[in-house]
Amino acid sequence: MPKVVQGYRKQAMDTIMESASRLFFELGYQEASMEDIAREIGVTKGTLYLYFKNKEELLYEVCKKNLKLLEDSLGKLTSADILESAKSFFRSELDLPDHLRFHWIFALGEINKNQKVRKILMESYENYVKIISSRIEELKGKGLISGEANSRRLSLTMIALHNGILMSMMQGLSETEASEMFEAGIRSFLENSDKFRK
Amino acid sequence: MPKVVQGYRKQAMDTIMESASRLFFELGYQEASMEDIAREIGVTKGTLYLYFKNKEELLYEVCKKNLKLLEDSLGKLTSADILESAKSFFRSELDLPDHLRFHWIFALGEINKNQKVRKILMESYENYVKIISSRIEELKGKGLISGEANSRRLSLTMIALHNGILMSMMQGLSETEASEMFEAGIRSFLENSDKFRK
Amino acid sequence: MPKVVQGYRKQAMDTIMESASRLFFELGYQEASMEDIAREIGVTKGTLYLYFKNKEELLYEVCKKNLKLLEDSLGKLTSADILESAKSFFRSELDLPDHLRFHWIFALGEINKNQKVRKILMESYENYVKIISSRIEELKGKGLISGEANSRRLSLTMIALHNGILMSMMQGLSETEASEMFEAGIRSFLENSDKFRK
Amino acid sequence: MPKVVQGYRKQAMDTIMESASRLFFELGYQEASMEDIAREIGVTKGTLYLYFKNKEELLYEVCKKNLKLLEDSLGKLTSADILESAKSFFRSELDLPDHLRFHWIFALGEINKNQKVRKILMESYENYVKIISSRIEELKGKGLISGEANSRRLSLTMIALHNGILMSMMQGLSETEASEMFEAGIRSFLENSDKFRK
DNA sequence: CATGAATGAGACTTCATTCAT
DNA sequence: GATGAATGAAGTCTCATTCAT
Repeated sequence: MPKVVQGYRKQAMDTIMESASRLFFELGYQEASMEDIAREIGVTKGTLYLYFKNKEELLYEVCKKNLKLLEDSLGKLTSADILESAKSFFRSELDLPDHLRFHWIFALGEINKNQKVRKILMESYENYVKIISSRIEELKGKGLISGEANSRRLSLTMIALHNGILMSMMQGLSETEASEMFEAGIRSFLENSDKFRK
Repeated sequence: MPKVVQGYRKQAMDTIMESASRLFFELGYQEASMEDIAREIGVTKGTLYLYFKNKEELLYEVCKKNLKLLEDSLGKLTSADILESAKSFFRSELDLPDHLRFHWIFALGEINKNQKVRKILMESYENYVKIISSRIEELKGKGLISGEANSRRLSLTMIALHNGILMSMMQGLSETEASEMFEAGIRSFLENSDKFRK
Repeated sequence: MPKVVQGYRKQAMDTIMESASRLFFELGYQEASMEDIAREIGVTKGTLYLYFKNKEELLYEVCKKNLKLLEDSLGKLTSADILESAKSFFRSELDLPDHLRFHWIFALGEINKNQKVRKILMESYENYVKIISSRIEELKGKGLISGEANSRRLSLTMIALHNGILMSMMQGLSETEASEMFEAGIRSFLENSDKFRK
Repeated sequence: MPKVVQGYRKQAMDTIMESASRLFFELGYQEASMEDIAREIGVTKGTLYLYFKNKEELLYEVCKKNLKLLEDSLGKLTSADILESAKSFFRSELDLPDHLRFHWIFALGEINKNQKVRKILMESYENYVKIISSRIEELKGKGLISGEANSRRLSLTMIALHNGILMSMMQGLSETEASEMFEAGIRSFLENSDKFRK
């Protein structure tokens, strides 16, 4: 790694987190050793400790980064046509490498074991719900969705469907089938939005 | 533990698996040590090896048992009133301890790391789909569901919603809210069943 | 195993020692577990402790028995024709199973670790030397061997050759080649017996 | 231990192998624990694994090194006066510490249990035979040994005698008596070399 | 900055031995 | 006499972490 590059430290941390994220997902947090991660980047274990206090912090930063990525992605949703918007969101997810696409599910496996991860995952979740809810509120404002619908409830359910389909993909469900299921599901929710009240 | 009891060995294995299942879920497979498991039961590490060849086999047997439990539970579904049936299934899940209720999600976290677990999870998944599909087929026969619906596709989506809601519960979603979301979701799928074709 | 047989205990011990001897040789003393030995005979570990205080005593008894066997075999040597006698002794060794034929070499590997085994091996060795020496003395008396020969020295050297050839056999030397080497060696010793003085 | 020394790694491995060799011989391979070996050198267990993949590889490398040492030693034999040469070889062996002098016998105890050790021991053995045979062939060329002698057969027998005497030394035979026996034995073989044909 | 050497705690696993039945 | 259950000590090995260079 070069030395005098401005922002070099940031770059180094990103490189490390990228490797770590993949290996954590592929091997599991415990099973992926600091050595594994270092080897992938071409440095020695000791180096990792120049950038992250310990393995747990590395995990935390990886989760934070990946959850933020998802949030940014959601932030780009428009309310113009929510179905189209959802479909395009899902399509963009399909382009992600596995460790990013399935990061939420991975993180969920860690929340029982790690308070900090639990906290950040909960906060992110809350943010996702808010973002989607506000889009739905806009639709209600435009009269495109039944006023009876509880936007939070609807968001929660959409997210649940989304996550459940991701789980199925981890078990081998094809991308096309997944897309179609997601579309059909979301559409059915929208057309029955009045069922989702509190 | 008593000694020459008939079926004693089976009982001992069950006791171990029960503890293991819980600790695997709570701490993670790697993080839960054989010592932890043994201590919970009140025996020493060595004893576990009288009943299971090694830790991996213990994991496998736990998965097998828990996935079978879910399958049995699904097997009791009737097609008389599928919505009611689904609700009652979900209610019964709420009575389960966390490690059983969320076992599928736990198992999913292990499939990248363990071929045998992957295999049995896939097979179970396939069985779940078949069971639900056949109930839906019966409904189609009775004309209660649109003939256009692809029963497999519909099952997959219901399962996805179910799993997604479980994920949300792991993050703190309340039981009542979860139940209502599940009911609303399933109902919307059924009323829009024609959207689920292949 | 039957219960009321007279001398039953002795028989049982022999059965155990036979298995133990073989497994000790094939797997090594440490590597052969009490379980292995028990399984071979078709009993459980616990049973072995009815007949031998512990594993170390079992080893000791096995050594004692096998070394005694060798001594008995040597005792049958006649001085009529010492070369023929030696050849026939060697031939009879070839009929033994490996764990008996090579027992001395095996035992030697244990003497660093076990005082009791060391002691009995040394005593046996001394006996072997005495037996052979006395045969040689008889020959000297008959004038068939140079009076200058030191019978003890000659015995020691013959034994060394014998053991060295056994070592070679453990490494794959064929039985016929071994026999021929043994014969040629002994003959050359006898014809140069005057070289072996003290 | 110093750090960035050139060839430091090689030195460290040698230190470890030296300790391991001695303890393997004194206590037996199984009975000598990695902890024992580490303690002797003044490091911790973990350190050993920086240099050797596992205990079995450590054993293998020790055997390889020691057998090579013997081969080098044999390589220095000259044919000028084979008896003198043999005596000087034996004398040099007497200076070795036990674990090196008796290494062959130790290794033999492991061949039943370890394929890799078996292989390298067999190969070394073959090399020893070749080296000695070629010296004998030179003697035959010079007419110092009967042309009828089979040089391989003669070598095998000399080696056997040598090893047998070493075995006796392990049981307490004195160095001087051993030397004299070796000399007398070899001399008798040479003077009766025509007895060793194939 | 980076490394390579070392550590030490802790994990899994084996096995001789004991003992109630 | 025999067993099956249990123990606990000990052994191999891994790995996060530290630190001198």
